[in-house]
Amino acid sequence: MRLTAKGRATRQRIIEGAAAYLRSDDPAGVTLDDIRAITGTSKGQIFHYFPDGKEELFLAVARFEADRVLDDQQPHLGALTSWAAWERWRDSVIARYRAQGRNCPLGALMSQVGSTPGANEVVSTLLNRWQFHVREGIAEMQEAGLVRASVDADRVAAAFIAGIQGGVQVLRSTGSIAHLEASLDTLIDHLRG
Amino acid sequence: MRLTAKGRATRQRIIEGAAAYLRSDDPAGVTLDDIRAITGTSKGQIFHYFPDGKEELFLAVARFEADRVLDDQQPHLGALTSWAAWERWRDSVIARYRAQGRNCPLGALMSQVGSTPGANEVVSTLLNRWQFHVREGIAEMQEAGLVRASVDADRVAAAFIAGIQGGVQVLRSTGSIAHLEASLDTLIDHLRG
DNA sequence: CTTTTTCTGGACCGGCTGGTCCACTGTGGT
DNA sequence: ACCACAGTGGACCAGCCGGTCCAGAAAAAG
Repeated sequence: MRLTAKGRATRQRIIEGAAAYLRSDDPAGVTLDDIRAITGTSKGQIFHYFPDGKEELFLAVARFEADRVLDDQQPHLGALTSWAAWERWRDSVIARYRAQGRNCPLGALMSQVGSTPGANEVVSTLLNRWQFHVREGIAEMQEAGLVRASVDADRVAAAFIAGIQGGVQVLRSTGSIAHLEASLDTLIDHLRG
Repeated sequence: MRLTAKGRATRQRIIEGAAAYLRSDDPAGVTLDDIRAITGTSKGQIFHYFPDGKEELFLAVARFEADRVLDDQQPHLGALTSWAAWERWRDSVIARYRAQGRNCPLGALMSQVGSTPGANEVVSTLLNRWQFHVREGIAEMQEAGLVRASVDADRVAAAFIAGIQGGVQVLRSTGSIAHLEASLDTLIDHLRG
């Protein structure tokens, strides 16, 4: 599919409009017609830019949102080289999800598109990159002698990822951010030894 | 609504049949007609026993499954009074979710019924009871002098809940149970100090 | 045995939603 | 000027799915 500048702009408008919609409103039943209305486009355009329809569009939105998740944690996530940096990262994660509240765009997408290979791939990629940064941070702290060498960096990084995911899920269900905080704080405590 | 013995049996058959279906098959798009077919009932019966339709039925199934989640961890979860007991509990959780694999009945229900008050209440109740047992376990370990008193039992219990939830979610997305294991092991390590 | 209530089966409906189709318009290249 | 193709709009369709309704069987009540 060849795209002109105008075409690329429209395609992007659809993705970002859909993402904005998911971030603001109840995402339980997102329909193509909702997105069409919000982005000021037509059915023809949606299927022109996303020939495979709903799934292709939603996966594009999911990838867009997945990038945002990591971007929102930068520059902290990329430089976990001191306890202060870890605290700043912690705060940025809490702040991000507190602002997001109960609406989780990625979660909404995933429950819509189900567990297709494409969806799993988006989530896996995000979690892998996320965990990679945390693991790097732990390893650097160990090299600097700030974290004991007996800590299994990969395992604890996995625990961070799981704790964050679970904390966000609890936030979505109960509206309380306490679990996310507890998870991050406990694991950082664990690193401090 | 008055129920005879036969009626109660049918109602239960619907709930348990639906639960079994969610446990085995891809639960992305569960429809009332699926449940009707599997349980060998008719539309009339479903709406007879669950007048509010889909949501009422699905919440009943969710409550049923939520009870199972805790039951499957007993008797270990109720008596976390030694390190051996904690390990047994850990193993039972891992075993349960390894057996369950990618199909998470409760998760499927929740993504179907959305974030209605009823659904949130079911999840909140489950998580609260779960966390209560873990907190009690930590407190007992502290009283026995096996865990240092400086540990905030409630906070670490919350971290356990978040870690488990996140681990299960990663399992659903990637099929790997590593995150669940990492989370439990890291937090138990943390308790060991 | 009659009456009343519960239980069961399934035909039917209305609306929603993803997806198709086609006509029309813009636009860039030659 | 022309042409080919990208972009746009929206009417239309088919299937699905939650939900309604009613008629008849079974069983409790009297």
